[in-house]
Amino acid sequence: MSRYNFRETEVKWQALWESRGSFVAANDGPKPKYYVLEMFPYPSGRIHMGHVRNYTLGDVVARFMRARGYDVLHPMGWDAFGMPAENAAIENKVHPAKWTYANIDHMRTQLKAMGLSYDWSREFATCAPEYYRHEQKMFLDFLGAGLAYRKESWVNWDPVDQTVLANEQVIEGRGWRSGAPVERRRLSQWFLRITDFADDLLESLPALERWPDKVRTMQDKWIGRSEGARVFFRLVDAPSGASDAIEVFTTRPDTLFGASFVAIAVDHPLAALLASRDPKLAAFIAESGHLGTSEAAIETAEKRGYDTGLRATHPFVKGHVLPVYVANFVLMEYGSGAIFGCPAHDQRDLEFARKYSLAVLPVVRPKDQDDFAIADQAYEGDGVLFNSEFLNGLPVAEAKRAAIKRLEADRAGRGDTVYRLRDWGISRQRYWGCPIPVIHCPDCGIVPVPEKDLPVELPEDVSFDEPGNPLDKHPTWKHVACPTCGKRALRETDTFDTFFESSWYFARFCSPQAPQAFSQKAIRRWMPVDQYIGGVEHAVLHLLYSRFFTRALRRCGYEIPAEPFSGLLTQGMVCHETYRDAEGHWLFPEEVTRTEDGKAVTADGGAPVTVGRVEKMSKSRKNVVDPAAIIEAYGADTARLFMLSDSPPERDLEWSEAGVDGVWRYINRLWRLITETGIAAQGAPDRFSDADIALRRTIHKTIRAVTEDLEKFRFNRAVAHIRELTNALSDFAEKPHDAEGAWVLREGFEAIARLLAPLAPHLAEELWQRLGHSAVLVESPWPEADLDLVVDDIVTVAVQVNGKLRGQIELPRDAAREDAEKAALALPAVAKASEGKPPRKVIVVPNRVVNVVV
RNA sequence: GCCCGCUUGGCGGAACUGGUAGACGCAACGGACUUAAAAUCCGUUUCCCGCAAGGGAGUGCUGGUUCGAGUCCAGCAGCGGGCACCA
Repeated sequence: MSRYNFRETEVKWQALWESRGSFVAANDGPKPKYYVLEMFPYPSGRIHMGHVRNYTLGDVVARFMRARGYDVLHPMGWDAFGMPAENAAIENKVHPAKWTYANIDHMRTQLKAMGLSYDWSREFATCAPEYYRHEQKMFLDFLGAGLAYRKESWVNWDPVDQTVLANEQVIEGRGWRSGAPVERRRLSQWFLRITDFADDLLESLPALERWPDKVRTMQDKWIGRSEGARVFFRLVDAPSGASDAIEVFTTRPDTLFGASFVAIAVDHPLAALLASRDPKLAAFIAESGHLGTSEAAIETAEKRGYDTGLRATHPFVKGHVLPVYVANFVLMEYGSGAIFGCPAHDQRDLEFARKYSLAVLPVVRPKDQDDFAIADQAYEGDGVLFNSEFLNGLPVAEAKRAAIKRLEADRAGRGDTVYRLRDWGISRQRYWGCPIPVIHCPDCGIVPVPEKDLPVELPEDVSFDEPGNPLDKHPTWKHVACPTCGKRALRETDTFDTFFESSWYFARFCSPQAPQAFSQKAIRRWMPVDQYIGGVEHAVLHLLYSRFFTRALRRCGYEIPAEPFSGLLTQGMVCHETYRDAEGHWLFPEEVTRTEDGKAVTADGGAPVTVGRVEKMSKSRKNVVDPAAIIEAYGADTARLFMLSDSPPERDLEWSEAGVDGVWRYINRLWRLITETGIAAQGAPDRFSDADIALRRTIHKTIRAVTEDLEKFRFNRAVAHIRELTNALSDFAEKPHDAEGAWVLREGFEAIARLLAPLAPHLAEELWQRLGHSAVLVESPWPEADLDLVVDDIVTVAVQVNGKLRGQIELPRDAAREDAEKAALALPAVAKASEGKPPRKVIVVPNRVVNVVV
């Protein structure tokens, strides 16, 4: 029995595609363009199953669109800066660049073995000076436009590794690598003014129609716009050195008459000032500072306040003064770091008021409810104002407007909008990143590196022997002359956050060799990305940064669309069962085997194994399967087809050995069917038997169905449809058939090869060639379904009595209602189910159903 | 706590805009071939009653709309995700 030889076949076609330049994107030409992009990988060393899934999905789209007549841009590159390279340098004494480029070489080989249709001539790595020089220029442009600035701020500081960590790199309060508790430190850092674009980023979201709602909602929430008012509470006896009023942000200016206290954050400037004269307050602040920032700590933290003794005057009520507290639940980072408390209409304020015996005055009551009082639940809903002088009788929304109007008239406040979004801190105390191109001069201050001196390249001779930033410890690199005055000055030794590189790489792919960041012609030709594919974990980070970056670049005069990605597909994770031995240590799947009765045991000793949940493949849980081993054992097409088969792309996929075996068996079944059914090419027959026509209908219906499935990224259904057709062809081939039948069979085989081309491209090419074609399938157009064959002449119509299925009838397509009704009523099953009662009504849905109502 | 999504056989999943639920596959079981095994092929497989013909129930739960509901509406439960002392 012959077997499909994927080893020879896959390399053969890969070599042929490459030699023909089949995937090189045409920068001009009459065809419409289509830019499909998968999130490029960090070169960690080897590709993992998540990559295989991601790149398979993208490749199907690329190959399908190419067959449908588009000029497709489908590039691949490397997100090559990042901490793992430095960690490798520390652990293995290998230079980050060497480690990174070796990984790239290995991963490129792995990707090529998958038969992915990339235009490799556009490949680049972001750690190359030819790449990062352009983002240094962009940074200088941002600086010039006021979009980049330096400020002191709180950061996560790892005291062992001596570096700032990103929020994602802090796990349960500890550095992900060192395990040391992370400290908060105030450091001077570079920021990008993403908040400048908060409104645009938010308001453009609804127009991203081909983005998942989930991602748009996440960005919406992340930006977190709140509309309300700033209110000034004047201090009765402002201490010297303090401003004479506390500025408060509120979304409920309508409830101002219910205010009973003002609270400021522990790190509010006024709190610091007061603490310098009040040791008890200082102690309170110090104690509050020790509260963790973890979720659990916040959840259980008691809401506590310290009465400063200061009093603030109510903006509307003359002579009414409110106590000023320092409170541990007020955030300095949000709004103005101060609130007013309205206990009747805010649950947290209510709890605070009860604790410190403050007044609870309701000012909003539900409509038509006169006897309204607050017990232990604040009323946060809509209603009508009372106890509120000029606001009395107004509904909440109107009262808000009226309150703001009065505040503005009295110069006691103004309408305002605040955002949850913070400016993007981009400084990292790391070596393996893009140097920030500025120089600190003792006389001139911060001086941008002149453009002619770009790129600022990383020095190669660095030591990782001691912790800290190797750039800062380098003997000479940072010592330079000030470009302005020529005096001794210091280079910035921080590097960019690696999200900087990935915020514009999609644009660089359009013209990767351009002397400037990108050529306008290439941008006009290819941008925006028509279909972007990647993991949902970037829903906010990378996808928001990129949307910001294009906008910032436009403000600096670059020509690029504001929205970089017009379509987005977020793929699910690749998961696997987890295993532990008796001691609770994780085991790799290959260390586990099943006994005959299905029990999991260790492969070497037969010791019992606990099978855990199906979880995302991760090294720490060892529930990983190496794609290289799968491709070696089954070939790329099997791996690809498995990735596409069972689960829809956006859902999680459980990797199973049995499923892979199933795909491999299918490939061989198909291989034998087509190569062992001897059918020579011949002219089309004039007439067909009924069986022939039935098969032809199946063939053309499949072509149409698969086309629709691929258009809508329903790859699992496309595979199912192709397998159904395979089964139909197999059944037909087993029965005796004449020359006409052989012709139809051949038509079916060709359809399978062509439909399979985007999914399992090597197998498809080989089958196509075996069917006698010399043209390369990858350069052939997509098959068209014969519409006459897609529509049935005879349809099966369901017959129901009172909505219950009682039988079926065969009718000519689009038969008259009366005929359908007559045929349905003639069924014995209908008479039986009606129990002799005459029909009260008959509903006929043409070509679908007849429902007899009795 | 708030917001969003999901819930269909033993499992992954199909089911067009409300119209024959369970396509396709995995697993399991039975059989053929074989000295045997692997591979391959054929068959069964939502559950219940029945030898069968056939009948009944069934898409998380409770109701509703409709000739007809997996699909629409209301309420509830469970699971997953996002955000979280956000004023």
